[in-house]
This record gives sequence, C-alpha cells and structure tokens, in this order.
Amino acid sequence: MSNMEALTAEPCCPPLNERPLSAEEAVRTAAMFKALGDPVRLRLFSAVASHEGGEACVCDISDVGVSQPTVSHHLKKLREAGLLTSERRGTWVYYRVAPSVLAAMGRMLGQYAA
Amino acid sequence: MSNMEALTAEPCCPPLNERPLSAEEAVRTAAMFKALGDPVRLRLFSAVASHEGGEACVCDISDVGVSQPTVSHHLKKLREAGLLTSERRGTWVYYRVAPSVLAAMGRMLGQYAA
DNA sequence: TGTCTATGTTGACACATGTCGAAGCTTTGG
DNA sequence: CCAAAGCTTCGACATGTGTCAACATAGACA
Repeated sequence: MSNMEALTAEPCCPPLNERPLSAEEAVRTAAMFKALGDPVRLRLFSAVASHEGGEACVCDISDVGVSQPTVSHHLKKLREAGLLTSERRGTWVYYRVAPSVLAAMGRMLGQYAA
Repeated sequence: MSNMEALTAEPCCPPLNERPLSAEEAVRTAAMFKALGDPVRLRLFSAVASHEGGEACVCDISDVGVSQPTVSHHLKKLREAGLLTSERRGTWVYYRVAPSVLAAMGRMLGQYAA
C-alpha cells in the first residue's frame, strides 16, 4: 500500500491569473481539481481532513451513502491524485491528507483565495 | 446571454478540514471543482484570468487545440459553474472571471491554501 | 435586404466514470 | 489452521462527458 501512486500531482503551476497555462500544465493541474470534483470524494476527503488527529480509518468515514467497494474506489482516486495517503496499521487502513497538493491548488487560486 | 446561469455556485461551505461536508454541500461544492477539472476548461479559464483588463473575447483564447464548438461548450460549463461571466459587445463576446466562486474554493482549501 | 464574421446550439458518437455484487487478499483471534 | 473482519480488486452495466460536423443565430456593414 503506502503512497507510491502520488506521482503525477506535485506542486506544479503558477496562479491561474498570472499567465495562460500550457497544455501539459493544464493536464496535470486539472487532475487535482477533478479529484475533488465528485460529491462522494469531496465528502470522504472532508471527513479525513476534519477527523481528529488528522487521520481516519476507512471504517470512520465510509458512511456516505454508497457501497463499501465504491468508497474504496474513490479513496484510490484521491490517493492517485496525491490528495490522500494511506497506511495499514493492523486490521485497519488509515488515511490522512497530503498537504502539498492542496497547497498547490490554493496557490493557483491566487488572489481569489484571500 | 449574460450570467443568468450562475445560480448553483454561490459561496457555500466551510473549510474542508472544519467538519465533514453534508451530501448537499458536497454536491454544490463538487460542481465548482469539477468545472476546473478538465484541461481545456482550465486553459480557457487561465487565459481569461490572465488576459489584460481582466477580460477576453472568445477569439483571444480559442487557440487551445479543440474545435470552436467545443470551446463554446466548455465556456458554457464555466459560466454554469459560476466561474465566468459573459457579455456581448457588438460583434464579440467577452468573458471575465467571477471572483466570488473562486474565493469560496480558496476558503474551502483553508489552511492548505497558505 | 443580403452577406460576412463571430458565437452558440444540436445531434451523434466514442470513451470515461460511478456504481454495485462477487471474489480476493491481509491481518487478527480463536 | 481456520474463520471472521476490514479493505481492495474484478467484471459488468448504466450514465455522463468531451468531441466534432452541421446548422442556427446575432450583429456589422454594404
């Protein structure tokens, strides 16, 4: 397990209002926004981000109205986008937020974020 | 024309790490992120946001590698998501950034944005 | 009126995505 | 070693989405 998938989503690009994005930059950046562009994923992410200790086991957050395989599928997408990392400890798998990619997203929103 | 579509995407929700989002909040918020979750849309948005004067005519930004109808389609999506507004002035249609929705997105990224 | 230019809309298509049930893998605990 | 619990993967299906060509619309200008 661990986070060997988080390759494509390192901090990337300038603020969106600085200059037009290139095609390659846009592909990389769109992947980050796309990962949060689904309601179920957004709820899962928010559940992890707001959980005490900064991490949550799947069992803590899987009550979002879809089946457990679907939860797992969405968590995988969030991992692949670099937004979450996972770690198995005994029986349970714990997820936590990967701050760097979110920081990149915030930076791209630039002045608007303030 | 104008921006009569920008209904669903007003500033909405607390920072993602404050508390778990409700289903309704997640639907509204995911729509904003989803709108920027496509490379072509991200390039169009960035082209408008970085254009001098804060606005751009379609003819200024439509060189993103897809056909003209596709550009129009994506600009419509960005309008519906509340990220852009459009206005016709004579022959040309001008697009500009709607700051409020971006501010909402930035606020949701919370501490990470800094 | 008519024609040209700039955008938007429609219809069709291929592909991506969200969803589930069933099956598989891992660890814990008898 | 076996069974149960937690999570992931697989296979299948319906729906959503990006794309284009063709057509429609709106304004400028003759």
